[in-house]
Amino acid sequence: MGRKQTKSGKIRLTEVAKLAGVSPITASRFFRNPEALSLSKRERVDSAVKELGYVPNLAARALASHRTEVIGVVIPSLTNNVFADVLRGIYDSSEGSRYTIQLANTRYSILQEEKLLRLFRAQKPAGLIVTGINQTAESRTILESMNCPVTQIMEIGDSPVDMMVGFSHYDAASAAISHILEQGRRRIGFLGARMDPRVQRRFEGYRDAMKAASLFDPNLIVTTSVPTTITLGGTLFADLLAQTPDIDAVFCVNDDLALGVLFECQRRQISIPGDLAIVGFNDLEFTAAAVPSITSVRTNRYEMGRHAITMVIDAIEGRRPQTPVLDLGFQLVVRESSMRQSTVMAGSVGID
Amino acid sequence: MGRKQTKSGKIRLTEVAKLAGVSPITASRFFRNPEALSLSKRERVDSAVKELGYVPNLAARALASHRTEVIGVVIPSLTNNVFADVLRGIYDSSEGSRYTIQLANTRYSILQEEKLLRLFRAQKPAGLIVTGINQTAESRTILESMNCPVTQIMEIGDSPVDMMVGFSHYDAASAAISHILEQGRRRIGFLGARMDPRVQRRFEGYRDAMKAASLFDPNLIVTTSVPTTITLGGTLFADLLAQTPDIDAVFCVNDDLALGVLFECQRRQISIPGDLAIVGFNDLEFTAAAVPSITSVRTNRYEMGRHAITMVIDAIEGRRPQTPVLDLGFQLVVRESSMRQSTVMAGSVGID
DNA sequence: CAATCCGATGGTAGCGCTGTCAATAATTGT
DNA sequence: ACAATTATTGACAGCGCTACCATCGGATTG
Repeated sequence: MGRKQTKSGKIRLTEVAKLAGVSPITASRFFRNPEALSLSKRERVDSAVKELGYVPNLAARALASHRTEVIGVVIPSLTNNVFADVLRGIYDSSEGSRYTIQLANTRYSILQEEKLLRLFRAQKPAGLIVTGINQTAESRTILESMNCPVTQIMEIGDSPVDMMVGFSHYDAASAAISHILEQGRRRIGFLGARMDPRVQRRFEGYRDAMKAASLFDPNLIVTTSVPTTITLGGTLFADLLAQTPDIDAVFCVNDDLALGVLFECQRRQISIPGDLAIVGFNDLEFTAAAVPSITSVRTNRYEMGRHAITMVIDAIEGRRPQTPVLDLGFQLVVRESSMRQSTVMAGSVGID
Repeated sequence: MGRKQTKSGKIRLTEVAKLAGVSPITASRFFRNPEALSLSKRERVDSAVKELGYVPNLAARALASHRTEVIGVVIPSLTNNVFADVLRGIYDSSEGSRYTIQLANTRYSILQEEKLLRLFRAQKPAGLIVTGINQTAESRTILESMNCPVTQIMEIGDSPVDMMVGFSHYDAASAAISHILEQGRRRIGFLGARMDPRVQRRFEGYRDAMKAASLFDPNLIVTTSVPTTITLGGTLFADLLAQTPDIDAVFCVNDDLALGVLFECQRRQISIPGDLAIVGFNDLEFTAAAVPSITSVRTNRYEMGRHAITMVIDAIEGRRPQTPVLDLGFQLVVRESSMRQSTVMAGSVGID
């Protein structure tokens, strides 16, 4: 296969058709709609393609057909592990399909997002995956006018542009807080960084859960718009401790912050969970490995990517999902860092 | 800008040319080679483009010109932080250029890589970035026949396909071992997972450094082909400890393993660096935040991405680099986890 | 001042494929 | 058995752009 290609480098559909003894258009149909061909022609074209090592010219195809086989994916970050997992799901499930993923990074800027969507519109993608539900009005207009399937990922909400796959950050945070409250903690701090829309909603979940328990106190909250790092977790925790020394738990909007808090506690000889419960968010790998292991909220990121791309491809090909909004939920994974004080055996915490 | 576009959606170069009062080909030149136009025409076309909100049809351009503005990037993993950083560099530096990044994931399989390169060849990319120097013979042939700039990243070696940006994993590992030896350690274990070619070269650096010191001992080595996780670091370390209880240091081929070792030591009450020195690789963020902080080898991943894409774009546009191989080096970042026993003040290690 | 050159511009002819619709062959119903 | 229908197939035109070469002033030269 592919032998003759290197020889001349000029295998067009016409050549394939000639070898197969059919018209070019029939050969073309072999790729786009093979069922429309009779079995004999299909086989003839198939072997001609293989024999010549024919590779379609995508540019010509796009020009003639007025569509591309590109699916755009707009995410806010390339380095955030959360999106890496989603992307892996997207790429894994797009392989084997005819579609190509075109990645674009907004760096958490909705203006940048708008710009990228404008670029995508120019390319007439076959489908689009965008992160979140907080687009600018203009972005939304672009998305709606794009005339291709669009899936919003990472969260769910009313009024999807088209389809959605995600979960409720609000509920997830609420669940985490409920759990902490159940463990008998009362002064639950909130640590937040890079307060993007999804983190905002986690905050709201925290806030309402605390208010419902009549335990809300602004002094329990420390946030920053700075991007998350592990080190920052330690810093923010130090601030929180200075501001409100009597905290007995911390809810971190992500696991990196939580790990930073854990390390800071080790430095300060604060026993976890004896003195303080820690709960993170996302359930990254290290939460299970840490000593003590860290309670976190598992979000189904890989599956989110898989579903998102599958929904888009299905929609492109006319198979629209029954329900446009898919809630993948979350799971609270309870680990040592948030166990009830009495539950923890002496010796299971810290280096001890 | 872009007003009329939404109205009819049919702004072609011809329309722009008409409005500007020039021929279509002149308008075309405005994009590809603006210097060739007289100032007056250039301005006329420019304002016509803006007025009409003209957006070039990339498919038509590619079909007519026999080239694309796609730069392919082939990496082995999407979730590995190392590549996330490289990618960020690539994307950051490609923005603002006319080129589009096309990402492909080999999942550490050189056969998959070969397949992907074949796909890329069909697309006639403007340039290509591939990971490492261990391509199959067929892949190499494809790369060489591709007739576009190619940059190999992550490591350097003799006989680049075209250009290279990276560093010597062998030297980096050697430097790490030298450092550990200088700290007075003698029984230095080696922990390796996902033994990809670059990890292999780190192993060789370790092996030769140990042999040079007459300290090489196969019992010091534990490796697996399983992908790296933090948890795995703990497991491998447990194996190593069972196999060779008298180790006084561990060199881990990456930081995740190192963190896993650290956690495992916390569990087993092994004091770091008192009982054991730990050295990781890559200098991920958590190495500095951990307690104790973990010595690691910093690799300039973001810069690698930036340089790689810049070199490719420059080469596409005829500005070939003076030297095709760029060594970005590495820096050993010494932290608490590998300090000489006597150097460490009591109390600076572990939770204590 | 003719011969030459050069920079700026335009005309022509596709790039390789597919949409549309017509034409033909195979199948069915009554 | 013959019209009506349905599966297959093909002819034609053109998607929007650029490569290639021709053209045409005007500047340069001897």
